Amino acid sequence: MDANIVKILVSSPIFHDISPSQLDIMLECLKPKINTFSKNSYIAVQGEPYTGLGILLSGEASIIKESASGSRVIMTVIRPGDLFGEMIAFSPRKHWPASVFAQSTCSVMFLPPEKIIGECTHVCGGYKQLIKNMLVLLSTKALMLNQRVEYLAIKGMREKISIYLLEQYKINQKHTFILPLKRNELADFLSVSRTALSRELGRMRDEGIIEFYRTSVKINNLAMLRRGAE
Amino acid sequence: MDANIVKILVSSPIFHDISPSQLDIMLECLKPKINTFSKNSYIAVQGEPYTGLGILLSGEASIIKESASGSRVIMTVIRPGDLFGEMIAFSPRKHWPASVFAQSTCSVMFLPPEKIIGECTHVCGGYKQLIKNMLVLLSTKALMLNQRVEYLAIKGMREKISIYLLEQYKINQKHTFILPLKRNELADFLSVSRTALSRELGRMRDEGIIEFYRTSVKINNLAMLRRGAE
DNA sequence: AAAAATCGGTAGCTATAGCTACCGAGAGTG
DNA sequence: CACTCTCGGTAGCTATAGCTACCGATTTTT
Repeated sequence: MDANIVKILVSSPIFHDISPSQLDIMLECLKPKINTFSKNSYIAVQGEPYTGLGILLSGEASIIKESASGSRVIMTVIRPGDLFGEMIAFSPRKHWPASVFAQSTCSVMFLPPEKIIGECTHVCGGYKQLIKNMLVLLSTKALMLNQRVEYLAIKGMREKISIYLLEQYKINQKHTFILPLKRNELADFLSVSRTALSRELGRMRDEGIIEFYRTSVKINNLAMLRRGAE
Repeated sequence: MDANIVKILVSSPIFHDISPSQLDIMLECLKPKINTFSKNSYIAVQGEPYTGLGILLSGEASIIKESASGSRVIMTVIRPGDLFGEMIAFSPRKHWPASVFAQSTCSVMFLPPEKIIGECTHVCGGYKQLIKNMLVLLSTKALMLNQRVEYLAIKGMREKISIYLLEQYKINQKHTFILPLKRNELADFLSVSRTALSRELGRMRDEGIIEFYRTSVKINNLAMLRRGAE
């Protein structure tokens, strides 16, 4: 196995805490397929049969949700070492719920999911770790989605902003900090329109709760911010 | 172990394809605790320490997400044999991300998660199946949450209703069917107010798209319903 | 069977947030 | 140095959906 590929794989969460030597043995068992996809081609097509747990080895790809009416929405961009299709691997569903599109030339390793819970329980030392990684990975994914639901379920704009800022304040432990998201991205994350977001931020500034310039924010009145979050 | 409990457990997805005799051996290893909860009490409280992977043995409970402002979103309703807390079991987080509420008197079995990837790999025959079941369960959970995020991200009321009804239509394969949720629950699920939901349903009826009475719905104009979903 | 609670539809009012449009400030490119 | 592009704030208009209130129909409780 190519040393470069091994390097990518050991850095991937799915092979976390598995040594390169163990990995070599495991790859013998797993018999992964490595495919190359040219720029602007589909790595996976929404609705078509599932082709296995994907690990991006090189290139850049995006996960795209295509609606019935044909509109395409980019969900995420994935980079070398990232996984895709991990949610479907062990589910009864056997078709892609979204498309994966190569933004540049990509090489991808596909693992047949049934091999992960395969025969080599007793042989491969890394087996148990792989299972554990998969469980942690799926748990983390589910929890992230759960947090997203939490934010989306919040009704008011003021409330969303307040809770978001309080969370950032908690992380930074300072009254002045830099947001990790640009306005556009923040609007997407909170699922509101950018203009309405800017407007509400402006109001909060007028009320003396916060000050801001671009992505930097200063909390002037923590009590009022807390009240805004209810 | 009570024969009735064993009956519930073998029907539970976590012990799927595990024979009662294997189950008996495994329960020796797992050392589960069984607790009883009275109607309208909390089985688990959001934010409090994690008490283990739960299996509902009897009664009916709902998993609810409570936001800071006190608004409650129903995630799912669980019945005997169903699990809860499976997301946290393998994650670093050690507190409940949501509450579990007993709608009627419930008895619940709690499994210590560390036991699942435990020591008894070589002893218990059902071990491998249990892991596989956990992976299937978590995948399914993640997919469900994903779907929920997709619903919440939808802006328009008409769009939400249309997509929901089309999904129900797809499940039932009939133009007339019974919704699995009451108005209140449906409003919660779609994260809209009940009155606005009723109003929009009324409009759709006036436009000849659907007919309905309580939880029963008849689709009169599938093409228009599809158009409403964009 | 009466009383209480739940369920669901309707209406009017209003706050909210989405949309379009515009404009200025930086950043990157030729 | 123009130029183009992205980023972000502002304003006006309007559609949308939330809220309160009410009422009749069901279901559950006593």
